[in-house]
Order: sequence, then C-alpha cells, then structure tokens
Amino acid sequence: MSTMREVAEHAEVSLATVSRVINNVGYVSPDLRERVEAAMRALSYQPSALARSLRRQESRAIGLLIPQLDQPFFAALAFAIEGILFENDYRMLLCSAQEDEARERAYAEILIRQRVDGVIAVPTGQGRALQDLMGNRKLPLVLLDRDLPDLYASRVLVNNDQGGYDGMMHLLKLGHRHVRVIGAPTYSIAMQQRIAGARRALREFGIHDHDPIIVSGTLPQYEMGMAAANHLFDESPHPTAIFALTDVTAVGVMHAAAQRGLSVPAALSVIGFDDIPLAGFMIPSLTTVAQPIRAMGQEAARLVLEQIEYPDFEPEHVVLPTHLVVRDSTRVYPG
Amino acid sequence: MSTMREVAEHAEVSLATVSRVINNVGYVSPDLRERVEAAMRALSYQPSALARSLRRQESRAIGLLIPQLDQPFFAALAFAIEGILFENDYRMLLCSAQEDEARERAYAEILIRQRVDGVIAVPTGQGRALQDLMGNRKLPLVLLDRDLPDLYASRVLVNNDQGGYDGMMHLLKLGHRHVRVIGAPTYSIAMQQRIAGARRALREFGIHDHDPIIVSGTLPQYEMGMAAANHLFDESPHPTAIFALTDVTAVGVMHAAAQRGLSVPAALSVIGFDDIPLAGFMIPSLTTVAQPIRAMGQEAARLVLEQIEYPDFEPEHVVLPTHLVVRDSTRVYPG
DNA sequence: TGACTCTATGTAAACGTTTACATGAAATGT
DNA sequence: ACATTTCATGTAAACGTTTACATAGAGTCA
Repeated sequence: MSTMREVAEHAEVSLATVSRVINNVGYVSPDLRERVEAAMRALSYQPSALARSLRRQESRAIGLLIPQLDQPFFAALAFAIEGILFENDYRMLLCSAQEDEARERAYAEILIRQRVDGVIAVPTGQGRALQDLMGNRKLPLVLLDRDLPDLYASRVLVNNDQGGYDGMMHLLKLGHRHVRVIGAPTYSIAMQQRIAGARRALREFGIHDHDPIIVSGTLPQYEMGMAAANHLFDESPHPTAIFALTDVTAVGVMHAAAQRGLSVPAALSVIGFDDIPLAGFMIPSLTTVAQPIRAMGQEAARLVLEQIEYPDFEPEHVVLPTHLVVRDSTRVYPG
Repeated sequence: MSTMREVAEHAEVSLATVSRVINNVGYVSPDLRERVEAAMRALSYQPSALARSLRRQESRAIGLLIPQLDQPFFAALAFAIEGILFENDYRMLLCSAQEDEARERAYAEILIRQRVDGVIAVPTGQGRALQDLMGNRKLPLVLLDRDLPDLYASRVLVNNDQGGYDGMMHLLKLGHRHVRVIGAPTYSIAMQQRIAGARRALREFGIHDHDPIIVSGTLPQYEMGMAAANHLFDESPHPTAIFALTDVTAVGVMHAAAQRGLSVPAALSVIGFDDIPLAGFMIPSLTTVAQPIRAMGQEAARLVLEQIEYPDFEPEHVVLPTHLVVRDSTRVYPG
C-alpha cells in the first residue's frame, strides 16, 4: 500500500502539500494540485485512516452495542443508525452481545481501545459493563430502547406505558372483556411499563382482577408465546383476546391458536407490540403497537453525533410515541 | 485517555516494559509486572488499537459489505460472521450498500482506507466497485452468496441449481403438474441457477412448456410475489402449486392467495427458498429450500481469516448444499 | 520605498504503539 | 576463571498522517 511520502516524491512536492490537497485546506497552486492528484491516481493511493485518526485524535467510528443482531427489532435499529452514520461519514462497529453481560463487557472494552468517538448502546441485562467502562470517561454515549439508571448519557426511549394503554384500549373498545397479557416483566423495564399501561386501561373499564401471564423469562419470545397461550386455552372459558408484549410472542400465540383450531381473529383477537416487518407479513396480518424503530435509530445517531460535535452538549432524554397499527388479527367481540 | 508513557512513568519503568506486560512477550520480572499492572489499573489504561494497528500494520478489523442489512437473510449472515470474528478477536465494520452500486463503491473505498485486514462481500449489482478497488490489491476477499467473475477471491456459494431441482421435485412428487415459478432471473446469477434446476426437474417429468413468471425485477420481493400470484390466479385453471424463488416472495404469494380466498395448502401449495426465520413463523409454516445461512457465514469468516493468516493461501471455492425443509404449506395434489 | 498582508511551499514535531538493538547482570558449562 | 547463554531492562526508530511554524516571493498601501 502506497503512502503519502511516496505520493510526495512522485509529484516532487513536500508531504505537507500532499496533505493539503487531500484535505483541501490551505493554499496550493493549481499546478501542484494537479501533479499531486496525478501521482495519487498513478499509485492508486488511499490515505490511511489509522494514521489520520491517531494524529487527529478522532476515529470517525462509533460503536453500536446491541443485545442480538438476529432479532429483527435490533437489526432494524442497526439499519436506521447505519444510514445516518454513513451520511455523516462515520463508520459503524457492530457489536452483538448475545444478551450476555460478559460479552457486552468485552465489547465495551474493545470499543474503548478502538477509540470510537461515541457509543450507541441497547444495554444487556443490568448493563454493569457500561457503568464500569463508560462511567468516568467522557465518551459520548446514547442509551437506546432500554434505560439504565445513574449513567451520564443521552437516552432514546419509547412511551411504553402509553403503548400498553393504547393496545389494551383497542381490545376493550372492540368489546373484549376477557383479555390476558403475555410477556415477561423481568425482561426489561420496558415490559413493566407496557404492563402498567395495560393495567391502567383495564382499570378504566372497571376490570381489576387481571394479572399478566408470566412464563419463565428465560424462554425465548416465540416459545413463551406458545407456552403461555396453550396454558390460557386450557382455561374455560378462554380469553377472547390476547395482548402479547412483543410481536414475536404474538406470533407464538397465533401458532398455538392455529394448532388448537382457534381461528384468528374470528375466535381470538391477538395484538402485538413492536411492529417488526414480520407483523405485516403474518396471515392474518398482526395488529400491533408500533415502535417508531426508524425514528429511534435516527434520533440516537443524531444525538451521538451532536455530543461529538459539541463536547459540552447536555445529555438529552427523548421519549418517542408509539402508535397503534390496526391490521387483521383483531376484531370486534362477537359475543 | 491515558497513554503507555503515563503508565510507564507511574510504574517507573520504560515504555518497552509496559508493552511487554501488555502483550505478554519477552522477559519481565514479577516485581515490575506487578507495578505495571497496578499502574494500568490506577490510570484505568486501555491501549490504543489505532496506534497498535499503525505500528503493526494490521488492524484486526474486517469489512462486511452486504446489500441490505434490513433483509433477514443478510442480517442472519452478518450475525453468523460476527460470531466467528468475535471469537477470533477481530472487529467487524458493517457496511450496507442498499443495493446501490455507488454506495458499495464508497464503502469499498472506506474499507481500504480503514486498512481492514480482509473483506467479506455480498456484491451488489455487477460489483464493479469490488473489481476496481480490490482488483490489484492483495487484500483477502471472500465473495459470499453472489458470485462475480474475474476476481481473485475465495467464494462461498450455495448449490442453487440443486436447490431449484429439489424444490420443484418436491412439488412434482406430490402430484402437482400445473406448477409455476415466480422470481426475477435478472436479480442475480443465483436466481438463474434456481430456475435452471427447476426446469431440469420439470423435464424429467416430461413437462416442457413452463416458463418462470417474471415480474419486473425492480419490484421488491414481497410485492413481486403478490403481483405475480395475482396474475396467475386470473388464469383458469390456475396452477395448483407455486415455487417462489425466495421466502419473502412466497409470503407475497400467500397473501395474494389469502385475499382470493384460496386456502394454502388445501387449494394451493407454496414453496419458498432461503429458510429465513419468517418461514417457520408463517401460518401455515412455509415449506422451503433452506440455505445453510449459518454455515455460509461461518465458512466465509473462516476463509477470510485463513487468507489473512497464510498470505499465500490459494482462494478456495466452497459450494454448500441446500436442503428441503418440508413444512405445512405444501400438500399432495388432491385432484 | 518600507511595512504589511497574501499566497505558496516546506520542515519537523507530534499522535501512541511495537520492536530491533544495545546493555548488563546472573546463571551455566567447561 | 572465563566464555557462553539466559534473563531483564532500556533506548530509539519506525508506522503514516496532520499541523504549527518557518520562509519567501508577490501584491497592496501609505
């Protein structure tokens, strides 16, 4: 790989002149500029980002730390973020922690060594790794989707409580009264907020005796939906509507229903949460409380870039609204 | 951020000694080692990967260049690759070209400037960018999923021809004779190979007059499935089975069928290709020709690492087998 | 004309590591 | 007792950029 020095020699100018041409800064006569550009072409020279980063003390890279790349929700977030970063000439180091705190810690350390200019993180578990490693450093950090207490960082969250309320309200307004919620509240604070919102809606309709169905939080979402739904279907009468706290869980519910010959939405209404692409693909297509995934990613990227550009930018908390997307998996209660 | 020099001063040793304990190389007495480690803790020092990479002339980063992060198939590939890279202490620079050749070119240039040690690429379009930029450099390169002629690189492909044959054979053996194929052969060589395989199966059953239904290749996969299926359903009699060349296309077909009140698989058998997670989630679950996504990613990662470690490693071509996954969307022809 | 300001280029010192080489002290072999 | 080898540490030169500073010719202004 050719270097700036070789380009300089080839063009018979100094190192500084080559640098000026590359960065388009300072004065350089048309004559020399042309010679330098010719030399770069001749040697198919590409400057080393490593050397530049070292000297400039900025890497133009940001770390994206997510729990699971293979979950469509996080993949969609990553996608939105990548777009903004590319536009702003930043690279993205993608780190998938596999919902494993040790791995998250390992990645956090890597990002620091890599001297990324900022980090966007969807923390895994208690996020101790982030606390420890980012704690005292003044590295721009944005927490996305999952909150973490006691961390000096911007946050991009979603109004989960309102979403839970809206989802439940939708079912209640359709006339359903025997409604159950499926989801693991231990999974993250977000789930607890969704449950709280759903409860609030139930209370408004004078329904008090409903607890969410909690199936061991260690089950993956799809399996949890299957198991919990099967459990509910054994009750008699079984619920006429189910609010699953994630779309993937809702799909598990729909499969369980199909196995029992329960037709959705004729015999059972199902509503999910997230609005991943899968939701629109299901048959019947899934009614869901949509998270503004694209906006979340973009906002997070915007915030991290802002913090990089203005070092004394005060961390910002943004809470984005969810919105109900009514599709074909919910229907007015026929009873 | 503290530097090695500060650690050295704090521990009252030379730079070289600090470097030796960090890299665990050469001789260093227990006494000094302890002092250095204490100093590193005290300053919460993390070595700069930038400086190290510059000096060592290796970045321990590899670039992953894919057409679209938001397509589950590519997300799954990225996921598999990330796993292997992490295990081997390599970082991953994720580049999503959005199926846009200009953007692919921009990213290829970035990767070179970033001095990645290797590249895994699922080329977009004609892949001219890869030709131009990687062409003469001796940068380890692995082509994944989509082939590209005239490039000195390893390849990880899938036996698309055999997959097309197997998928079609499955339908034929179920007794279907009026079968149509949906997919855009212009999309990539892979599609043409799948079509060729399917034709081969048809010929073995003495069926010659079937051409694949080609709907404008610029339509996204889902929309293409919908449009093509609707077109087919207007024929009478309409086909009793449809082979969609990707899973997402198959889902479009299933939606079109649902809208017409055609029940799958009772009135129409549908088979897809890829076996993305969505396939198992559909109701009915989708029979499909599975690509070994995980194995493809792992193999690609393995190859690129091998080429990095052994610079005169000869590029390898590996062709992985597809296999038929029979689920609920296909059924024996009732006629 | 002398004092400035532009314009244009070059020199050399960083940035934070790794590592070849140098230097000694201690252990080992004869 | 002396020549080797092994152990332990340090010095300084890279790696490929950017950039502060120096230099100097050419305009501009009084």
